[in-house]
Amino acid sequence: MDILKLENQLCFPVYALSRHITSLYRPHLEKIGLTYPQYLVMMVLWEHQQVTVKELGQQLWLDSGTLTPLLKRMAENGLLTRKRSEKDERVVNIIITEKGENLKQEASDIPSKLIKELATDEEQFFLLQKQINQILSLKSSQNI
Amino acid sequence: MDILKLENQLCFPVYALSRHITSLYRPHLEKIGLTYPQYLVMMVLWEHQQVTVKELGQQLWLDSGTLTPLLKRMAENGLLTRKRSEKDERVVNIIITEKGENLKQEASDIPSKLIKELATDEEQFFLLQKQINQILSLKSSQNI
DNA sequence: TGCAATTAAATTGTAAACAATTTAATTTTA
DNA sequence: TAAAATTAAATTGTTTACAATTTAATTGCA
Repeated sequence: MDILKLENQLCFPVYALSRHITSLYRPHLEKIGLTYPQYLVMMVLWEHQQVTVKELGQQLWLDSGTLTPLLKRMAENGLLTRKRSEKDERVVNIIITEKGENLKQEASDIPSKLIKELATDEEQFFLLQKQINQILSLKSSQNI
Repeated sequence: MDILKLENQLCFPVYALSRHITSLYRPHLEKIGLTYPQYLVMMVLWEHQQVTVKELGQQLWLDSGTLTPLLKRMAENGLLTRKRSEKDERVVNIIITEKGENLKQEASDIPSKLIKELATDEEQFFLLQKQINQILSLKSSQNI
């Protein structure tokens, strides 16, 4: 078995599936004016209302180089405000706006649609999700 | 259960794992002057020596908007040549160079390193790979 | 206290991704 | 066969990613 052969690789399928999932999200998210990474930011904000850029980066595994311009675009679109902390001027707080809050209702039907589109067998997906989470937790425990 | 909550999502873990895998490849690929998408192109070329841009796109699920500039960079680095087909002037053939061929030896130890770095339990990964491939094949059969 | 080390964001520069459009060649079909 | 439709790449423009560096603020400790 030639381990270099594409189909034997373990990593290409993950990469391909990730892009495929993003492409399934795109038409739904387009309707509410979001990209997939922006949608991830909104999910954090729908849960917490206010987070720092650093906290956001930890949740999404993204650094300020990615987040700063992304959050600026979202602020321009009125979904959040960026405000430097008064306690610690290094920190920037990201606060959800009314408009951002209201978007949650519009997004509420997306996850179920996605699961349906990705496959007919939901069972398979929850198994896949569980496995990937195991791998990711294994990874994050290495970082401690 | 709030289906919108990040950790309940099925898609974020795939997205996060994909970027994590790419970051594991990066230091190894850097040594031989490749990015991850470029490495995927090389894997196709190591198997076939010559392919069209279209065939490459079908294998990697990428369009000419991504591939054209990527292949130009690889041609500049001397890994391949781009040559318009004489039979059909619309088609561009991508041909591996001597330098590109030689890179295969240097890349040969990467896959085994990756598997080791990603987890200690290889079994888990082959299971994951199998599942993702099932999902992807399901998807491609919908396209026919 | 005051300077070195650390930390949080921002900036800079490069390389994907991908939608939408354009260009040019080839096929189809009326 | 000539116009219409299709096809393959390339182009244009926007948005991620991310390494490396910079800036500014805070902490730690000599």
